[in-house]
Amino acid sequence: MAYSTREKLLYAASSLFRRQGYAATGVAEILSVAGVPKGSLYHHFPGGKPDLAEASARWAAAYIADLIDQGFADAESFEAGLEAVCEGIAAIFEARNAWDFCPITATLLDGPENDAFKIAAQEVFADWAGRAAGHARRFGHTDEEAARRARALLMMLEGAWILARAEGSAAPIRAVAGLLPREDVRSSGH
Amino acid sequence: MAYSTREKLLYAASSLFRRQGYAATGVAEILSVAGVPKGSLYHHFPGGKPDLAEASARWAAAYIADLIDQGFADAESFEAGLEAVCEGIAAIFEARNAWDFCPITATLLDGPENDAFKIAAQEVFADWAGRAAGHARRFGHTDEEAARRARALLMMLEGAWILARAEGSAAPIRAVAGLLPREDVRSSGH
Amino acid sequence: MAYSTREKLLYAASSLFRRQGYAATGVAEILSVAGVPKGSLYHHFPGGKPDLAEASARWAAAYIADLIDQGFADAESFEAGLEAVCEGIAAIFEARNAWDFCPITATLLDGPENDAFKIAAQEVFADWAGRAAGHARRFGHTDEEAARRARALLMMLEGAWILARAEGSAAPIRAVAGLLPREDVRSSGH
Amino acid sequence: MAYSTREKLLYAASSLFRRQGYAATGVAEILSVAGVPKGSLYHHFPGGKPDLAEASARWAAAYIADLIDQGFADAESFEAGLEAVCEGIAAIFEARNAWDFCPITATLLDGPENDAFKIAAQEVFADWAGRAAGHARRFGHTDEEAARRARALLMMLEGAWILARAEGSAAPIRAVAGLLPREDVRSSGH
DNA sequence: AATGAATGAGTCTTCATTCAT
DNA sequence: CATGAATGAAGACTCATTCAT
Repeated sequence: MAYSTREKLLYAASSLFRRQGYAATGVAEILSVAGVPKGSLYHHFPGGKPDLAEASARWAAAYIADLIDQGFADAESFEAGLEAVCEGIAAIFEARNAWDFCPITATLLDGPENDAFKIAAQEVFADWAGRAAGHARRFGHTDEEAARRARALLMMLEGAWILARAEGSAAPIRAVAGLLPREDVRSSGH
Repeated sequence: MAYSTREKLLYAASSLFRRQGYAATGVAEILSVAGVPKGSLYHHFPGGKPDLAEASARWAAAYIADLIDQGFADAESFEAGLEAVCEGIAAIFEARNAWDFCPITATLLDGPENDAFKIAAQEVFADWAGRAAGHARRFGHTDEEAARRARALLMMLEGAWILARAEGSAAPIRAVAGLLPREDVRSSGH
Repeated sequence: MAYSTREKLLYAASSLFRRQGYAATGVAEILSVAGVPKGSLYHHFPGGKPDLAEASARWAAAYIADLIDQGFADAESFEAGLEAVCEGIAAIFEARNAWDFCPITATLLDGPENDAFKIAAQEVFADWAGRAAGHARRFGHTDEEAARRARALLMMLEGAWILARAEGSAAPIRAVAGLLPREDVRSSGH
Repeated sequence: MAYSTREKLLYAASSLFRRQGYAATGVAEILSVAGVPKGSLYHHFPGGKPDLAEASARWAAAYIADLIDQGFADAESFEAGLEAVCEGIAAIFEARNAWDFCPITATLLDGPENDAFKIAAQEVFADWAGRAAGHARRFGHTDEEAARRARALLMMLEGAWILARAEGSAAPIRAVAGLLPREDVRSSGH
């Protein structure tokens, strides 16, 4: 299976940034892991390292977004969806032997104080929360409740990602669903 | 008021690391902010940058620990303590014009994959959670409940810190108490 | 005549190391003598100073090897060859105004206690001795005698190089042939 | 047994210089091996590193001088003395697990191009050769022969020291006596 | 579209020495 | 006599990027 130069770059950057953060990851290291020659980077990403970083973060973010949708898709309740999503993230966390940061934290927040990065980070977080809220509404929550639950999920998930890195274990991520407040859907009236 | 060379270094490092992360912060920058000549760093912190970083992280962590204790000290309930602690962290977050990381995230988790760093991070998180759990027990929670609530607080707080940085606002931190599950203390005996 | 960047580096390094030794010679000094910008060194010699040092030592060693072969090539006896070789080394010693070390001593033995350096030094010394022994056999010496005379030459030559540096004169090198034991070739058959 | 600060410094410097050379050995390293505080060095050796280096080289040179005298003292012939001296040097070479340079080569010749160093090196070499020549005369050699044999010994010994370091073995030093020319004392007439 | 040589400001750290105590 | 804090120039090396091919 042949990956394009662009994809090899994206994949290498994404995994390296997640593990070491933006600042600690050198362009040379990315190139070497990707097996791509020096000059190619600036052909595919004219903006250089920040350009590649933003692209790789959005690329990884889309992966998480799918994971959220799939987790809730087959769930019988919002709570069950929550557990499925956490399990999915815990699984990818464990798949690599490195205790990674969330790709947004590692790339966009760790990088230079850059408007493009800040905007991208906000867009991704809003996208994730928006999807979760959509699923909450689907399970009968009001708009307000849905937004609130999505916000709590995002917040606790990000915190769990930090603790998971600190503890070298996916356990904090698996614990997220159980630590979130349980708010029953008002069965009546809607 | 005369600060010692060591204190000047600790203060400058702590604030720079929190703002930019470990890797993006150069030793030269720390020295320049601290107003301390190059060679002095290695006199006081023979281990160099990592040595200074760990010391500065523990120094900042002790500050947060005090903040936790003080927040709960005057509170009339665990929930009220929760709010006070979040308000305290939100306030220091806003005091500077920079949207900082949690000092542990920025310094110990962003730094080199180092055993000393990993251990220090775990110790600090355990210390914070231990204090919160102690206060929860004081308000009548069982050991198990206390540990659970402390864990939820730590996790949500760390996530809020990430979101606060992303959004450039302390609002996520202030929202923590409200997003945490409310577990009433079982009135004595059963 | 245009020298390549790599050749300029090799030449400058070789002459500086010989004069000052490995440790006392800074990379910046080599760069400045070579007239080459800082980053180029690491492009051509990814291993940095040790990499350049080994290459420059082998480069200088090849020069000496030629000198040995040429000295013996036109000689009418092993003794005459000996004198020619010493004269050749004395001449290059005098050509520069600096009292140089043998390039192997200055670079490989003075450098960090490194396996690669140790191996390179042994290889070069073995190569030199091997050539001298080859010429000795050509002049009728048995294998054993040839090896012995080559060994004595190498040893005395290295010692002379040390004394020449100490005394600031090529005289010790010129004296080598005369101080070596004279072993006549047994006229054929016995 | 309590060594004075000065002796501790001399001993540590001597052994470190011999192993690593003058330039590669830092003052801090010497201080740490000697177990002596920072400022003490400049009390005992006001000239700093070069001052200490020269003193340590002369100190080590005196040790070798004794070794030469003792080697020849009990010998029954000049050749036997030669062997004893080489054996003595080979033994101290092997006593440490490091393949050392001759102290003069390592300290005085490897150091900065300094008049004091150059003079000291010449004095030490002259002293060693003078002692060997004295013993040669004692065994019946003429002044000229004695000087010549002493010179050959010094030269080959220095060369052997280089080869011993390169090969990581004292064998070259032990081989010296056997590789030197044998010149019989004219029994008749003088 | 792809390449690798070139660049010099930047990285962290060590250097030998001085000085006030 | 002894000490350890202070100093800034210098150490080797990496950085992200440009450019000619």
